Amino acid sequence: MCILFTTMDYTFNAIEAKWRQLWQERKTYQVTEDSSKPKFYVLDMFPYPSGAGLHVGHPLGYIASDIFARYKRLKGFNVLHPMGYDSFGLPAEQYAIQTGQHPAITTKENIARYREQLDLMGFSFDWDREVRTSDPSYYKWTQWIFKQLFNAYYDLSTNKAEPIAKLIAFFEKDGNQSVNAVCDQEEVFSASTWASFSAAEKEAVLQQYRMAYLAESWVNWCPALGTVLANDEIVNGVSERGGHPVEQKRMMQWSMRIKAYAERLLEGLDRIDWTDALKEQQRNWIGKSKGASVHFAVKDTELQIEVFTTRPDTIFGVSFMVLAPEHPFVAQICTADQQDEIAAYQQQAALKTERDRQADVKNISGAFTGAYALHPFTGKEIPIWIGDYVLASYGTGAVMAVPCGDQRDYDFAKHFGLPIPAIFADKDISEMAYAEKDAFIANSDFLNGLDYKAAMEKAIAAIETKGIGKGKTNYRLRDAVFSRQRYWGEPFPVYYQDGLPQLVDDALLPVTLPDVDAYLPTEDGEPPLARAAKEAWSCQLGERMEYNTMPGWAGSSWYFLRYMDPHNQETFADPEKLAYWNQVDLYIGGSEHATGHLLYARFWTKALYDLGFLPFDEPFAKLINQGMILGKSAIAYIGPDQKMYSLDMLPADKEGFREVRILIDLLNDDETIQLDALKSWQPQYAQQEFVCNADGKVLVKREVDKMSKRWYNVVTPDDLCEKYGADTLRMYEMFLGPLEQSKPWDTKGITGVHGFLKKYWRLFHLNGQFEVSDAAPSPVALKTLHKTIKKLTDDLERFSFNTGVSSFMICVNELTEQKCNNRHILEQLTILMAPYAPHICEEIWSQLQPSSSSIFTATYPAFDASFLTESTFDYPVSFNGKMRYKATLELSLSIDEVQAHVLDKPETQKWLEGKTPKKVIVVHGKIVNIVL
RNA sequence: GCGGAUGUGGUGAAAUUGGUAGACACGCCAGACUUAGGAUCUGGUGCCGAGAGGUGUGCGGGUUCGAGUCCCUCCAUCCGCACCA
Repeated sequence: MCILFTTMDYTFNAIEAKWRQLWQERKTYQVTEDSSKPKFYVLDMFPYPSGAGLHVGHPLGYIASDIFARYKRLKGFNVLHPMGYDSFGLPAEQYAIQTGQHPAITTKENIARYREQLDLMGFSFDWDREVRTSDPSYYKWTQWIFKQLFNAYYDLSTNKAEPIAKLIAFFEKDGNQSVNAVCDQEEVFSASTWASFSAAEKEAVLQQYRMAYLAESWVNWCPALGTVLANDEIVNGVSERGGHPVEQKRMMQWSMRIKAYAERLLEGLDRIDWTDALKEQQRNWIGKSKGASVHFAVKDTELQIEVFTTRPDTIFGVSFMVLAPEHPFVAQICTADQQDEIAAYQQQAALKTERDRQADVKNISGAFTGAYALHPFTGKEIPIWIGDYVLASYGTGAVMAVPCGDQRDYDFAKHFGLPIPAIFADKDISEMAYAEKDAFIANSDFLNGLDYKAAMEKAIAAIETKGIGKGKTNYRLRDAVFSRQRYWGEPFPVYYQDGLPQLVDDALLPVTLPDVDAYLPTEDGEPPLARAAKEAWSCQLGERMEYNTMPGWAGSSWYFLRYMDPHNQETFADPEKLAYWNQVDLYIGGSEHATGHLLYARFWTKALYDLGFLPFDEPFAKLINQGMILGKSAIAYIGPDQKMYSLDMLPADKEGFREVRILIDLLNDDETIQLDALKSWQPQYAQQEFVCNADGKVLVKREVDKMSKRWYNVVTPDDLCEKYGADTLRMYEMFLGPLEQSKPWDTKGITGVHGFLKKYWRLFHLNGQFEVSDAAPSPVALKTLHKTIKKLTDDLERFSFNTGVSSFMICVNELTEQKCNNRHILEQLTILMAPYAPHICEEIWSQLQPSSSSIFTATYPAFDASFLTESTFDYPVSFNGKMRYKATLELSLSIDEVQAHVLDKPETQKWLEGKTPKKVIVVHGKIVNIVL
């Protein structure tokens, strides 16, 4: 067969390959600082290069940001639009554990695959600025930032991070009495005491102040992975990766004092353009609550139990106390006869993860310590219990229980038969607690008759006067544990001398990741790096190097800064370049990072700002969350007889049937299974028997899931680029719906967008070859063009990419109808469309303007409203709000004239049915409504 | 339980400040050109109804000349957090 190519054909494969190469050769997207242009920084959340490659969901945000970056470039901005890889992480390490292959090799291969796929899509990244978090030239500066944080403390009088040297100077002069800083403990010492401290004692004190510090903390320890997991890495009580059990363990860990920034992280949200939903998520995560800390004396001891309460106004309603099972006082206060019960309960609680403990609301459990606290105002004895609904890591790990005002306390009291004193006037607490704040206080001595606000104030004042506590603001946010017992992460720039942590000198950075013989922890539970031979380290100082590595979020907390100056050997980024590129103007990425990456990056930015390394304290001025693209899984049914049933052959009672997911590539267009393909897909189906429907087919059910290899519902961009071209795929992904919305992927509709591009192509090839007219454009074509310019620009400015695509379709439909091949019109349209479909537009442009090197050097079309002016308007005429007919009237008519004309129309007479209108509403240029 | 989001044709969706509901596509139906093309073009397509017309944006109320849009109650789905004191 002979295939004839003419210039008529839209040969997208050839066109796209050609321009990919030319862009690369010409470095079309390379960008440098240029003070003559306004800058614009468009950032994507860089991907973790997993072995599975990209599916169609991944590029969604990248396409949107690429369109916006190209648009801004055409608008005359100097646009920074970089890409890189978040290349440290557990999957590569898990793979290494299984296969022995070095994670660096796996990572390199995965990156190559990602790059291939990204290149296919025609993104305008400046690849000369690529960063990889696992590259020593990058993590050198991650280590350097860690050093700055280690050498900093948070000063509450200046309300910022300050060099630790300043703190030491204070200590040497006055001790810590006049220091107002965020710290763990408040042991007061004088200058002379400080001077008398040993090096170890001094360091122990400083650790309580450092922004990056070493401290014992409760962690989720996963024995199988040999590592500590963050709360959000645990799902249903087992590790997210691997599904291993997790237990609570106290360990020496590096932490980041993010709590010091709680207030500023809240305040900063008011200055950035993020969605309210996302800001709300961060606010909830930070969890600011005002209340009081109160000390309860333990009877017959010197001990004072400190609690934090948001409801000091309910202090007379306290009828018992609950400590976390891990609370340090438990062992001391527990009476002899309760010891066995308490010990048993503690053991039981230790097996549960924090999440388990919080998730299980139904089962109320606890144990009595046998000890009593004394009520600070009434002196009454209050039994002290332990219960796993109280968490050691939140607040003080102890609560004063007010069962009448808190449902959890109420349930606990009911379950164990503890008293429930009523302290709210006229509120029924026989069935449940009364947690509203609109009741008047009763049975509460000096608080009687007061409302919530007055009682709060008076209670706090009384607590402070009595010296048993003070008003306090508490945050749910916890300091972030910063070490991992893993191999594939940044080594710390830390060694130990006399058991004390010391920083590695800048000249020796980076401390590179040493090779090890295996990627598992050592037999005695040391992290994998403990396996490294001394010579394997790039430097070897003190008694030993730090064996922990940094968590995944270390590298991603500052990568947007490195893009500004990725090759700098002297500093993490040149101050002038930081000042030029400044904040990220537009950041697009998934909302799953709301309380992780996006919070940590803000934290590091603020710390670096405080220490004078950055000219801004919020990294991302505007942020958009793209929705997730979901997959449509194919579900088949296996009966008790082990046969696979067609969906329409299932009995009403599906007893004994099980669902299996089938690779969606094995489906025909009519949602039936290609039976032979299924048999050769997986061995368990090789002999599969079927119960077919009347057409002899096996129909499947489609269900929407997350797009993932494990559901066999992945669609990759590669095949679609091959079949329809990248421009089609880019436009189709945008056409799918609003960027922020989650939506299921359905490849079927892609032909509509592909057909549109062909139709656009035909505008230039009406007579079998490229041909445009240089005549003056017609008014009707100008109207179509300027309508499109207006709509497109408005749509882009509000990130409505889907309606943008349909505007192009409308425009091309109209121009086709007008048989328009006017050069001016088509040139302007091509520039408009170039951000969405860069390859085809670049190709057309090269024919329109052969001397131009790229369409992206062109100027964005200017909108001229004069082409859209109309002299008449089709007024929709409504009766009682129902549109009945349209009246074409001159726009020059006044409201009264419009009313007169409309009332005069025979259609109006028909709908009036002889009645007189009660009222006529005329909105000029909009609508006429006649009220009967 | 708390917080957030969403609910519009067979499907994805549009309607930016309260002003013609369903743009633009997919799919489907008819037809043209043709006779193997998964091509292109034309027309139709919310639902009920022969039609006139009625009806219609999760349910039920309300405000308004006018409500997908604003307010209240409820329902459903999804996401996040989760005994946060």
